[in-house]
Amino acid sequence: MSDLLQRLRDRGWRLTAQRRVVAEVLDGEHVHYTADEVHARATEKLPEISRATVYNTLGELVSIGEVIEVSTDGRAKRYDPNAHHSHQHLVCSRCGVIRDVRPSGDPLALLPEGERYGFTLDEATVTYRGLCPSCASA
Amino acid sequence: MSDLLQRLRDRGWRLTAQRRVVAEVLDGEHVHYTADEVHARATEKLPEISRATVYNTLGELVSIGEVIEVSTDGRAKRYDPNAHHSHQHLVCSRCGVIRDVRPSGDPLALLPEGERYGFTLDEATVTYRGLCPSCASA
DNA sequence: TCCTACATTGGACAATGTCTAAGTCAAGAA
DNA sequence: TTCTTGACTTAGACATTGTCCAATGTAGGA
Repeated sequence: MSDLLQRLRDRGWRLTAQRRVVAEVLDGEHVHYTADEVHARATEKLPEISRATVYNTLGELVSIGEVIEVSTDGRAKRYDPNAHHSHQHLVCSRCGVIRDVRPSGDPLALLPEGERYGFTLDEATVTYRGLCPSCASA
Repeated sequence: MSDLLQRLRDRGWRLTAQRRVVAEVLDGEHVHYTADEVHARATEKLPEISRATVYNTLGELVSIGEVIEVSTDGRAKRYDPNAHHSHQHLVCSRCGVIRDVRPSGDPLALLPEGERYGFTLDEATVTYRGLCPSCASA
């Protein structure tokens, strides 16, 4: 995580207490919080942090490529700090838990030339859905 | 489209003017309107139709599998009447135009057993992103 | 230590979606 | 055809998520 803070410093970011806290909340594996969840967790460490700052900071982290925005359900966007390893998402249809997964091969390759409508392709995002072990056995 | 109306009748739906109009708006290829776009178009044919009815009808069409809900941008959900042919979506990153596309092969097959975390997989939805011909040349 | 440009704050506002109570009507019954 | 009734529609309040702004605060260089 100090890696992230160092990268932010290198970009000329001012390291405020608020930004540190948001960065700390987003540390870990398989982390996919909504903005309000980030705000709730940040508030535990820094009670006076505002919603606007959380949104601002998340937006900035996304725009510099340190965090990925994920929307798996058409509800609130989620923020995924695992931005430096290409991956896709596996979502439980019942409880909503999200796992980062790595497909074998490039999903882009599955789209035939005749199905590209003249587009210049950049990326393919895949959402796998199913039941997680807990939900499947319940 | 009378096919759809017939299927709805077979399910015991009351065929109101409002439901007919929503069904008509959703007729066609590569149609992906937001709820408010459906409402705007429906209003042209039936000025007194309410927003709540459009939301209700869209929700019902989705729940019986006649329409698919698509969220490609984390903003408003879009409604896709092409529910009887499995397909994925190709989206222009600049103008947002959406095309229905059919990948070769099953995207599910790309997820190795070791990356499934014990989930029972149901489906994979793929969003391809790039620039459409108009945006690429502008 | 002092400046100042950048960051934060609270609250208003916007976009999208959900819910409810009251009125309306499609379609089967007579 | 007319009646009846339960399903449908409506307007608007409310909820959730996200954006914007003017006033205030502060990190970090001079």
